Amino acid sequence: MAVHVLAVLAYKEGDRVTSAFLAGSVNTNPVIIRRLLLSLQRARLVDTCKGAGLGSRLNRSPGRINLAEVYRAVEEVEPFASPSRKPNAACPVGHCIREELDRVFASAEKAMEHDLEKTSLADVINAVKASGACGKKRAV
Amino acid sequence: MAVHVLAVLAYKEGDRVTSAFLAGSVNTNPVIIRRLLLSLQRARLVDTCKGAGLGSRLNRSPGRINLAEVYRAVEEVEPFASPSRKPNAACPVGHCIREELDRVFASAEKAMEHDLEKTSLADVINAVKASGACGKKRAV
DNA sequence: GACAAATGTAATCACTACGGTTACTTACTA
DNA sequence: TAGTAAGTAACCGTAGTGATTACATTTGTC
Repeated sequence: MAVHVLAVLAYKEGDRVTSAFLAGSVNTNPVIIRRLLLSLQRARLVDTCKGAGLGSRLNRSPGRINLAEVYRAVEEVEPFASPSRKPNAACPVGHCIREELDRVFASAEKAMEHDLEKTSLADVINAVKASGACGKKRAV
Repeated sequence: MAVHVLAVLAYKEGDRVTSAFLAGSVNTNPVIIRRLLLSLQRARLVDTCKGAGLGSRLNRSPGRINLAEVYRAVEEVEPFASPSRKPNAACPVGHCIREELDRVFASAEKAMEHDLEKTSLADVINAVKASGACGKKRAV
């Protein structure tokens, strides 16, 4: 959803866009979009202003925003879930497996982010435009 | 949790272990373990038998089981969530961004799995044993 | 064959996360 | 000053998941 919002902002090339408009494209509620924009603001990816005729726009060119940044801006929970209860400390395996798995999972997440870094917002926009142009579905 | 269970089985080196014992190490309920074991059975990672004195054991040596296999055996939902509602098809961005993101996310997940492949269950066991031996906490 | 042990499985509950919705406040432009 | 748009709080519904209980089923041992 975050990528979708940023893609629309990129598509509008610097024009300010309201949360209501973005909500229309994502097909959700403006409040959802505003909550999402707060995270993107914290990451300095977008610039948002209150007031009549205003709204949000990208803070950088789409070519200088990659999807790993978007992921880090939005995703605050770890992709690998650990059980809520602590393992049995009396078990030789249980009492120290957590820290080892944390290491392995951090590495895996980093590998994933490194792959996401290869794709910029501009790449996404280009793919979208190409897909629209090659006639899979005729854009309005 | 799946890795924890498999690590205990590896630690027991071929002996059959009951779901009750595994639940004790993970600090959860035997039923949770049994449901997890069903997934691991489907992936041919463990071999489980009903009956007095039986239980589960690894189907392969720990060195021949990597964490990517465990991940695929257990995780059936995509790590990247897509919004429940379809995007607005009338929007030039919305009507085709999904398929492009599916491509990017599939690549990122693959990169993550590729990193997980580098770690085997034997690696986890060795780290656990080393951590226990170096005296951070004295095992029982 | 009877009994005990262990898994398979269904039903239910609680907790959490997240999107959705409404309503109200705050800030900015015209 | 009026209108527009974001900020934000409160609440609801849904989905996922671990936890728990209960029961059927299978298997090994005496």
